[in-house]
Formats: sequence, structure tokens, C-alpha cells
Amino acid sequence: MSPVPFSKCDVIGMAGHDDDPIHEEILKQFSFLSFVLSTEGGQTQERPIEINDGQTQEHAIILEEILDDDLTGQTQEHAIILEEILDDHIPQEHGENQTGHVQLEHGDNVTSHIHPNEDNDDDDNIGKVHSFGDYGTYFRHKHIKQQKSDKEYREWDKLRNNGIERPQIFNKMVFHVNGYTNPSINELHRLMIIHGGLFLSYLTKKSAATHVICDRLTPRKLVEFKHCKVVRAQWIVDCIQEGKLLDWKAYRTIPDIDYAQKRLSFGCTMAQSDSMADSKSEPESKSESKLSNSNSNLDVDFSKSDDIESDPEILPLTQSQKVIEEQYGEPPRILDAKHPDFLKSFFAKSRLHHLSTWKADLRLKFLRRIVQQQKCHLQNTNTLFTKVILHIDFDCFFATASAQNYPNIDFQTTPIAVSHGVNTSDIASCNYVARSFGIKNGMWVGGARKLCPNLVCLGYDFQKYEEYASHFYNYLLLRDDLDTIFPVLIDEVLVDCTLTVNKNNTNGSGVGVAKEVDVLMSTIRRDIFDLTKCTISIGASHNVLLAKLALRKSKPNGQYYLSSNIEGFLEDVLVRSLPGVGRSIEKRIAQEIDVEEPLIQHIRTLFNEQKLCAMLGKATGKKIWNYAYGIDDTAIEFDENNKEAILGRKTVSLDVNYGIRFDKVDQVDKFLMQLSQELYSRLISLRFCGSQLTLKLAIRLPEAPIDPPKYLGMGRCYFVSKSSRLGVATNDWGIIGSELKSLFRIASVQIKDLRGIAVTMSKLEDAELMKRSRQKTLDLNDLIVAGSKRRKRTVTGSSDYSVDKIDWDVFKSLPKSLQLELELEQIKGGSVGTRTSSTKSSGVIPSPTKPNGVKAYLQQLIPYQQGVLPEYVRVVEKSPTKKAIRKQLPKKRSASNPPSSPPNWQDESYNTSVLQELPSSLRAEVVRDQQISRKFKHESLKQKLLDKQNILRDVETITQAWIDSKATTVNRSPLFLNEKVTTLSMKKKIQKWIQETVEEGGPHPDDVQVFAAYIKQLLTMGDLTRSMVLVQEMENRIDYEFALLNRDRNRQVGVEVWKEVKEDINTLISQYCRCNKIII
DNA sequence: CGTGTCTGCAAG
DNA sequence: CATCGCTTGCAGACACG
Ligand SMILES: Nc1ccn([C@H]2C[C@H](O)[C@@H](COP(=O)(O)OP(=O)(O)OP(=O)(O)O)O2)c(=O)n1
Ligand SMILES: [Mg+2]
Ligand SMILES: [Mg+2]
Repeated sequence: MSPVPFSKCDVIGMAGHDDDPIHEEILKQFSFLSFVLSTEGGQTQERPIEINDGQTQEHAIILEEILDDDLTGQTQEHAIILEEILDDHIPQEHGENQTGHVQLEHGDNVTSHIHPNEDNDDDDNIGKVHSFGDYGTYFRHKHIKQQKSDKEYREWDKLRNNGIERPQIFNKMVFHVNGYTNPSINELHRLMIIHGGLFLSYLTKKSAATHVICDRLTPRKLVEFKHCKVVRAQWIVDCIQEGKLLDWKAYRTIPDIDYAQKRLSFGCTMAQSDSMADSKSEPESKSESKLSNSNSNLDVDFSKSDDIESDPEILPLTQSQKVIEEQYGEPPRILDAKHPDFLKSFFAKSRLHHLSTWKADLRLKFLRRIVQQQKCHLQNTNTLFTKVILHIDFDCFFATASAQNYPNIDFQTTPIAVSHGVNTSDIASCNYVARSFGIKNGMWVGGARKLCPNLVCLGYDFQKYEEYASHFYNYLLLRDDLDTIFPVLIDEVLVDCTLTVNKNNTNGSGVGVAKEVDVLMSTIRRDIFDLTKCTISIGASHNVLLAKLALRKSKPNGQYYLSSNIEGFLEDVLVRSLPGVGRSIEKRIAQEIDVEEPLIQHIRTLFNEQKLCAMLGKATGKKIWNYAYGIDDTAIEFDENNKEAILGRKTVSLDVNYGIRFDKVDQVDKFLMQLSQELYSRLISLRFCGSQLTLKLAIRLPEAPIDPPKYLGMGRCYFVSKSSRLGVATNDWGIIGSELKSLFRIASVQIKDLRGIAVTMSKLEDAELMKRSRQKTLDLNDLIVAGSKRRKRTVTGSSDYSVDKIDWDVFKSLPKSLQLELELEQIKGGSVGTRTSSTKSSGVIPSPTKPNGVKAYLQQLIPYQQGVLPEYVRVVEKSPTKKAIRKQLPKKRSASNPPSSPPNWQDESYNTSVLQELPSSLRAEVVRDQQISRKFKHESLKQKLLDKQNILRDVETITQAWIDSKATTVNRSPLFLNEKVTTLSMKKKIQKWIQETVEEGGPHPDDVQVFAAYIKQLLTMGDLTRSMVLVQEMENRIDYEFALLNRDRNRQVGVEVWKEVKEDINTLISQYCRCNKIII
């Protein structure tokens, strides 16, 4: 603890709180306050407070409340208020009119005597500032006041120190304190200013600071403060101790650990691992490998394990996959995200993707089940019952399951891990033999091999995992004695079995419950083992937290019912094993108390709830404090009143932080489009639309190497995220895609430093409800664009509604890209009025590359199949909103713009306003012209040649993929509305569908979705031919309906809508073709 | 203070 | 060759008015 120079201060008015550490703390930090506030202190240099505003009373009351407050944990908050009040009340000028004073007296409580001057009430400027109604002003003033009060405080401190000024070691230095520090920010503040430093609160420009005091540096902060000297708080303390300025470099804040640091000093242990491996398992490598350790490391990899076991039958599946892949001769290998098939191939092999997908599927399945059965109503409410929660989990699931592919490996004695690679590859799961070496799930193989050189790495077998999980879950469902089943993950469930185990406990004595629990657990374990030959463990207790901790104790292949001596049990539990405590929080706690691996008893004895909350935040602190005493009220029941619970989720997202290596923006754009489609298909299958889109980018940290240790990994990164309100819920991938591109440009990052991309759709709505909102957006017809004065939308006052030509309320609800579009349109039209802060309010930074206007993306040249006229398939960003707007837009720009779009802009972007109006054959010509002229402009002859070669190569590979995809889908066909359908019956359905809905103004959006999903499924199965036949059928029928229009104009809308639908389906197909490089 | 956006953490 | 570092929800920090 740093010295408190005010210890001799009079502490008054606090008699009732002498023993309260919190009040002491307040007093310590603000002990000078008691002087200032005291009129009875007896010290000559003290003056009564002079109050010249009308709000003394308010402050006095706040003060009283704070000092009288029995609630703790609000020290910080109170400190701020105190500080503020102090700022306000420190005498500005000696001899001002005294209009009242605050008097703090000895006694049980603080009392205040207020004598406000009623006549002076009109002078309430300052009072207004502080009336909590205008926080903007409040905070602006606060900064200035703070500096002022700092000065006052320094002067006062000098007086306290017998007139001797403290060494001004921090002279001319400006500090900013960030995050939780030790000592606290208030203490630091005090220390800095009395030693001549300037203190900047977080409200001011951080860049003005010469030093940033920060004990914990996250990657993002590292970037933010990269031009500052970032030091630990200890520096301040030590400087003062020494009475001079110490070298700040010795106190540099070290960045938090991340992926790269897991690796530590891999590579230095070459000799050691070499010799170990040699002696053990690879005699033939002994002779050759003096230098290379890679060989010896490889020897235990699954790809060579057949050598070790000399059993050809245990060839892992992944091997055969490779063989198949290689049969193609020279297909361009899928390395990074530039390859069009990357996404698919990545997800197919990503364990975390599988885990997440399985989890979501299971949740959905069980949600449905609960809703269907209304089982939650049956929940027991008998308080006499002993509540019992089971936590069931497979032992080292992946490792156990994968090892079954290798019958010759002795699972009980061989250290086994599941991974893709051999060095920087993650270990998904390792068995308990491996764990005895200290190996853990999530470690890199390289690191693990240092602990255990003989570690055997096996490949993944996702199919098998899925299979076992389905055995597992079906079994649980089959049992009818489990009240609630809550899937945590594929290999892990929480079960409420209160009713079952209490069946002999009708009198509430609790007798026999333990036995019932034990029997139930043994039965489940035995049955699951019989089903899967995998061992599972079960923990049981009366709440979720304790069940989890019991599970940990029971592992491996065990069971544990934690029902008595819970306090004692908890004592020696690692803090880290509490749910919600991970690496970061454990480290923070460990640092604070200087214990390597803190236990719960440390929390109990060395912390209190306030301290935890100060360190970890209010919610987290409280949660952990409760956990330390075994208190947990997490419910595993389904709350049907919760709207989100019924929707099942709040967001749908898609992350790729592997293989992201781009050079040019159009590569990024292409990938973003793929992400859009993936997101789209997830939204469709969940029947969701969303109205907020977030793009999160992982960017290489400046000091991180270009190539991270892990091949194509993300390395050390910081994250940037940008989000956009779409205004209308959608799932359209055209909209999503163009919005993403727009967001990407706003983020303005170095493309080569991009290491990860994530896309999140939030503000979800049921697609069912979307239909209605869609109708609403059509009201945008009210939107009129003509010469108009812009105003920032502040109040939605109806009075000036008619004055504006644009309904800004509607405008604001549009996606940013659309807003910008409209603005551009206005600029073009030369009708821009006063451009107030509209740019700012739309949040879009205009930049040369930004104009993401009404564009369509020319995706791929697709000549139709059987000699039909070639046609360019457009992918239009369709959206009712956009269309509605576009109708209102003058078309001038469109005519002149397209051929001369900015060179920076992606090649594929076109303005379609005009193209849309043209017959497709003519349109094709225009497009081709544009392409040619662009090529001519921007590309050298050499480039052209290269392009040609590329096309040729594409054709070649495509043909093979094409043939192959046809071959693999001979006798499979997806269900449509759960029915088996033939192409012919499907054609008939389409005809009927179109015929019937044209009169109703087009198909129901949901039906379209179902149909689109069907087509997509066809495509996924490689049945391109059939999809195209079906679309052709649609087109024919629509043309037919179109021809009939003369007879019945009412059907025009329906036909138009149908044309759009057809276009969308076409888009789907062309996308598929493009992704697979298929040219038909 | 109430709200929104961005960042960080945890889980498996 | 390597390697496949996902997805969701919650909470905190900070900005804005
Ligand atoms: N960092 C991690 C952690 C887990 N998993 C996968 C592999 C595991 O087999 C599965 C289940 O995770 P568990 O935490 O249950 O770990 P295990 O089942 O492997 O071991 P145990 O449950 O015995 O502790 O999730 C993973 O891929 N990566
Ligand atoms: Mg497990
Ligand atoms: Mg598990």
C-alpha cells in the first residue's frame, strides 16, 4: 500500500462508520474533503465552503446519502460524485458572497445545514449544468473543473505538508489511466497531481497524454496506444518512493498473452525431443536424423502409424480422402480463402465449426421438443424434493471415438491426441494417458510433444462423433424419467432428474435420494458404454455449478454425487474450473493475490465482493463471489415467456479466422459474397431475417510477423468491428453482400493485414413476420427526392413533415449504403441543399472507393445449355426498399456513369438502372462492351493473355468437376416439402404454383424460400441439370403468363414478382456455377 | 442516466 | 508440407445526447 499522506487529517462526521472499510476508503481518498467541508476543524487555513448556487441542498443530500450508505461496492461511483461536488464547491474566489454552507459534524450521521439564499435562485447556471438532465454539458465542464480542482488540491496539499512542495517529478507529464490498476485510479490521480503531473480523465483526448498507465493491455489497446508510453501503475509508485523519475521502459506493460504465445519457445528443444523420440520408437531414423527433428516428430503421426503398428488396416479415413483428391491430377489446391471452394473445405475440416453446428442443431431440436410437449408445465414444484441435476459428459470424446478406428493402439496406455497436423496444429482432445503428461485440449501438438514426445496423433472422424452423439441423445430421450434435458454440446448434457430420484422421498426426508442418484448414474453410464464403447462420467448435485464441479471430480469414467460438505469440497477447487472463469480472469486474480493457481478458499479469504467487482466488473464479480459459496441459480428450464428463448437465438454468425490472405479488394469482395450466401442459407434454414449486420475483421498487429507460426493462421491480431442497421429485416444475400462490402470499406484496413473475417446478423425476426414488414417498406413510395433541404433528424415532429421532400425518418431507417446512395443521387442532381451533418448522421465516411451505389454484380458469364442464346446472368441487389427508391430516382446518372466508374472500384460493379430496362439480349451486348472497354483500358496485352490462360484452365477443371458432380448424384434426390418428387412432378408443381399465385400478386415469400432451398439442395448434391430444367420451366410458364397479360392487367404485379423470383433462383444457380468454376 | 456500438471473455 | 483458430451470449468500456 502506498503511503497516505493525509493520515493525520481529521476525520469528522463518520463516527458511525469507523469500522467500515469502505467508508474508510472514501475518506482516505477524499480525506481532504473533510477539511474543505469542515467549518469546525480548527485549522486556520481552512475556510468554510462558499456556496453560491441554488443546488447546495442537492449536493448535501447526495453527500449524506453516500456517507450514510450501508450498501457497499459503490465506492468508485461515489468517489466520482464526491469529486464532482468538490469541483463545484471549491471556492473560486475568496470573499464571495456566502449564500450557505455545509457543515459536517461529529455524530452518528452526517448532518447538513443549508441556508440557501432564496433571492439568488435565478442565478442557476451552474445548477443547470449539474441537474443530471444535460449530461453533455455536464461532462464537458467536468474536465475543466477537474483540472481546476487538481490545482486546488495541490495547493492545499502543499499547505498540509508544512508549506513544502513535494518533489515535482512528474512535471510536464500528462497521464491517462486506463482500466483496472493497482493502486486504484483515484490513488494514482492523487499521487500524480501532487508530484506535478497532469491527469487526463478518460473523457478527454487520450492522444494528449504523454504516458498511459495501464496494467492490462489487450491487443486493441495495444494498437490504440501504440504511440504512447504505456507503463504499469507500479512505475508511479516506485518513482515517488525513489523521489525521482525512473526509466519508464523498465515498467512497460506487457501485452496479454494470445495464440502466438502458447508456443513459447518451441524449436529450442530440438535436441531433447530428438533423443527422446529416437530412443523410443523410431530406430530407422536414428541413423539419419542428427539435424532434423521433424522426422522423429512425424513418426507418431497417424499417417505413419501403420508403420508403427505394422497393420495396414488402420489407415485413417483422411488418408483415403487425400487419395481421391489426388486422382484429379492437378486441381488447384485449396490453400487459402482466395480459392472459391475454400469455405466449404475449411468448414468440412474445422472441428470448432462442427462443434458449433452440432450445438445449434441440438439446441433447436430440444427447443422444439420442449415446445411440442409442453413439458415445462409438468415441472415439479414440490419443495420437499431434493433437486438433482446431472452433468453428463463423454471422457475425452474425440480421442476415444477416433481411437476406435485404430484397434491396435492400446488406448489405456498410449498417449493419444486428435489433431490435423504435427506441430502448430491444435489438439482437439487427448486421452487421460496424455493428460498425465500435462497435455490439455486446445494445446498445440508441438507444445504437447515437448511434454510427451511419444504422443500419438490421430485424425478426426466427424461422422463417428455425430453417430455416437445421436446414440447418446436418443438414449436419453428414450428414457422417460428425465425431467429436463439440456444439451450443452454434442458430448455433454445437463439433466434435471429431480422427480425420478425423489420417487421414494415423498416425506421430504431426503432418505434414499443419494442411492437413487447413484443407481441412475451407473445405469446411464453402463448403457452408454454398451452403445458406443465410450466411457462417460457424470457429476450430480443440486445446482448446475456444483454438478459441473462434481463432474470434474468424477472424471475419467466415474461418477460423483456432491450432496454434503459442499463448503469443504469447494475450498480446494481451482478458481479456473468455475464456469465463467477462463485464462484471463484467472490471471487477473492470480496477479492480485500472487498465487499461481488460485483456489476458491483464496477468493473467500483474500477477497470480498467489492474487490472482486472492482476488478472484474459488477456482474462477474458478484457471480464469482456467489460461486465461491456454491450459490448458483442458473436454470436449465425453458422459459416460454421469453421471446428470445422461443426464437432460439439472438444472432446468426459466421467466422473465418483461418486461411484469410488477400491482396486485392476484389478478392475480399468475392469472399464476402460467399460469406453472404452462407449466411443467407443459414438464415433460410432457420427461417430468420435480421436487420443488423456486423462485420468483424481480424487485423495483424503491427509487430506480429506476416506469417504467423501456424500455417495460414491468424497470428496475433486486433479486431475491428463495424455494424450497420439495415432498417428492414432481410435475409437476402445480395443485400447482405453489398452491405458487407460497404462495411469493409468503412473499416478501411490494409488488405494484406487481414487475417480474419466474421459476419453477424442480429436483431432477428421470424421470417413469417417479415412479410408484414415488407409491406410496410413499400410505403417508401412516399419518399420523394427532389430539391430538398437537409436536416438532421432530431425530433420526429409531425409539424414539419410536409415541409421536407424526403421523409427523414424513413431515410434513417435505411441501410447506410442506401442512405449514401440517395445522397449521391442528390448531389448528382445538383439539388443538394445545406449539407449539415447529414454525412455524420448516416455514419458513412465518403471516400473515393466508397460509392457503393445502385450496383449489380456481374457474377459470371453463363451461356445457357443446349444451344440456347448465351446470356449474362446478373446478380442484382434486390430488395423492395431499393426498388421502391430507385423508382423515384432520376435516371440521369445511370446513363452517363457506368463506363467510367472509378478505376479503384471493383471491376464487376455496374449500374443497372439502365440495364434493367433493356431486353436481355441487348443488355448482354452492353455488358460485353463494357467488359471489353474496361479490359482495354486497364489491362496490358500480357494481362489479357494471362486471363485467357486462366479461362482455359478453368474450363478444363470445371469440366471434370462437372462430370464428377453429375456422376455422384445418380440416385439421390432431395425431398421437397418432405415429399419425394420427380423432375416431372416438380415441373407440374411449378406450373400450378405460378398459375395460381399470379392472380394473388405473386408467390408467398415463404414458398419461395422453400423452393429456393430445394434448388439449393439440388445444387449441393451437384444436380445442376435438374435445377436448370426447373428454372427453365419457371421461365416458360412466366412467359406464358406474360403473354396473357393483355387480357388481364390485374395480373401484371404477379408476373413482375414472379420474374424477380425467377431471377433470384437463377442467381442461386449462377452463384453455384461460379463457386465451382462451372461454365456450361 | 439511457441507449447504442465496439471490444473482450468464456465455453466446448 | 503445413493446417483447417467456430459460434453464441453476456458484460464492460466508452460515446453520444
Ligand atoms: N479446445 C477444445 C476443447 C474441446 N474440443 C472438442 C474435443 C472434445 O473431445 C470435445 C468435448 O470437449 P470436452 O471439454 O468435454 O473434452 P473431452 O471430452 O475431450 O475431455 P473430458 O470431457 O474428459 O475432459 O470438444 C475441441 O475441439 N477443442
Ligand atoms: Mg467430454
Ligand atoms: Mg464436453
